[in-house]
Amino acid sequence: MAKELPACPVETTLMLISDRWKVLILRDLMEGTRRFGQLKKSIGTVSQKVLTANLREMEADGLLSRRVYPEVPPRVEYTLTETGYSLKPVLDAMTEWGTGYQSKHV
Amino acid sequence: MAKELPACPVETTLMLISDRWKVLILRDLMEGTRRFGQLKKSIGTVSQKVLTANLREMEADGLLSRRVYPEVPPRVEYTLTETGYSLKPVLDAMTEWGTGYQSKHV
DNA sequence: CGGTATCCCTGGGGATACTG
DNA sequence: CAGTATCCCCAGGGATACCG
Repeated sequence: MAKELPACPVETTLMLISDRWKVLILRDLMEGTRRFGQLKKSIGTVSQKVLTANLREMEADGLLSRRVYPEVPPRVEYTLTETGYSLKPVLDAMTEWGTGYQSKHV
Repeated sequence: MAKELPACPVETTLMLISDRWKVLILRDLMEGTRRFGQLKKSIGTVSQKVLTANLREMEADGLLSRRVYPEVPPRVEYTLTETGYSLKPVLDAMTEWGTGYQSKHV
């Protein structure tokens, strides 16, 4: 890691996944390996530049791995590392809470 | 709610707690009622304006309640609603994951 | 003490064009 | 297809001053 980790674990988690698209990337990759184009399409409104930037940071933080296939046209796949996948409880909790909130706020 | 909720529950949760300081506000209020000044001090670097803005949004979203005591000097206390407190599993998951990540990244 | 009211500024993010 | 490379923008956030 480049930056110092905060003492508070919540802040640590926050600093690693609080960028605009990271949680949605995690949501998608929890399902399994995805190609760049798949992620871009699934996330919706993100630009290529920013999606790439977020992915690179997550790779640097050890949350996912990037695999380039030497083909033409190129194929790049992203897969969660164990560390990344271990965020599943966080995502699950968000899913459950979000579902409940939706049901109360038609 | 003013805005439309996204179909994806994760996005719903995200849109409600992804502002810069909201998760830290939740972290503090999980411990119990807090005064404005206590929150400001505990969170650290946030400015008054932004802290107020975040708190007002969370109030509008039904995550916390604001109680003003008609005293001089004024006292304002913030308390989680049931809905807000029901985010505890999310915070707990973040705490646990952050702790683990810290231990691996000295 | 817990706010508004202003002004200012940064950088995360978007749009477009180009490339291996 | 999956990127860089540029340029641009604005909204979230900071600093300061003042108020009830």
